Amino acid sequence: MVEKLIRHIQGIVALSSEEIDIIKSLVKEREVPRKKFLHQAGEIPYYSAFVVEGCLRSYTVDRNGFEHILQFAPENWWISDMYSVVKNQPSILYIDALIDSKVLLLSRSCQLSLFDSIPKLERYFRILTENALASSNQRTINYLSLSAKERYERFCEMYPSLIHTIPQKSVASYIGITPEFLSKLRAERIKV
Amino acid sequence: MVEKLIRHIQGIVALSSEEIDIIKSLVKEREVPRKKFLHQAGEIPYYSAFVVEGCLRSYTVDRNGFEHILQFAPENWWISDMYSVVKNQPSILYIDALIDSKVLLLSRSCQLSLFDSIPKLERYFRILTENALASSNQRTINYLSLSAKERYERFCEMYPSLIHTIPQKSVASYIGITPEFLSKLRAERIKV
DNA sequence: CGTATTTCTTAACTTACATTAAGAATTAGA
DNA sequence: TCTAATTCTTAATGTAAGTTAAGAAATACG
Repeated sequence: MVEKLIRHIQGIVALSSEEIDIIKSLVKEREVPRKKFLHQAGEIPYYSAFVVEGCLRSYTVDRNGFEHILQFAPENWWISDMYSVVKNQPSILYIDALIDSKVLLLSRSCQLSLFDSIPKLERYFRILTENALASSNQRTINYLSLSAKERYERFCEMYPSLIHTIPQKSVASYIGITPEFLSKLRAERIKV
Repeated sequence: MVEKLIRHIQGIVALSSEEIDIIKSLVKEREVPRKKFLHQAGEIPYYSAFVVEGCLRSYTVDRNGFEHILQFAPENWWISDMYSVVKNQPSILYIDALIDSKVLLLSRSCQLSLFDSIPKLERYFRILTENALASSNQRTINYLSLSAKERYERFCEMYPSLIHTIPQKSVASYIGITPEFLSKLRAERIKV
């Protein structure tokens, strides 16, 4: 399992075998069955999770009980509550598994000590965070400038594999519309 | 001018005087008068800018000619087009000055070489990028779960100083509504 | 395999926000 | 200081997307 993470890191920075051993010793394996939580709102999140197998998601629940999905994390993605980790505040995010999944957990304190012992890992995470920020900015721009229909089309282009993996209502929750309205958009699309 | 940047960096990581000299040698001073561009859509952006004085913003223009503001950068903030820098693609963002401003420019290639010569700077930017991602995620959640009125109230809480510095229409553009509707919300608010 | 649960669709009705337009207030800068 | 340009407000009208509800389809799982 850890090999998958090591390969992912090596795709960005080279590691010696001693460094690989250090990483292996600090990371914990964990299974997350479908619908089980890795993390719940209100807790202070200590971990980032690397998805080895399956797919997780992070989301909030608003005062009316509606879920709003912030992130999907398929294989080879990291997922965490960056806001809580950075501000050291209780989380408003839930993280759970959409399908039976396996993850590797890295606590924030281990991560910070890794940055000291293996500076290349600070580079690895710096690059990942830059990419995540670029994507997040793009999502904000889409929100500000596109209609619901256009956001759906972008989603289909960007995550073609997810379309067939996750329920429609999760797509709706990610692009910020109701499942009923998404259903309507899809019906129109087929008609034309 | 550069002293302001050095102080900002030292607020996060300690620097030796040799390191300070290296940074000083790589950074370029530049004035950006009100309404002048630092960067335009279509160009490949080579620089990140640190705002020493004034206030810049980044924004897109949609096909109907409407502006959508991605970021405000008051004093002591960095601004860049992370998407283009990371993906190395032509930008869809414009960056200009809201008021007469002074900035320090750091090219991506200088930044990357600084990461090798002064690893502490990789930490500095890793931390800034984590913070920016946390804020961006929060903004996405606000978008998904709050009404226009609530988003305006959050904006007032988060950027109290900007409210009096920038035009209303820029606030509207940032929170994703028309200036007319913001005007209406404000009128209702005063009434109650 | 069959039942319960979840998800998806359709349709009538509602609402939050956009559009258009025109005048008032503010600000820029010659 | 004066005029032009920009920004802000108000109000009538339009529409994209939400709400409610009820049945159909798909999926989970005992």
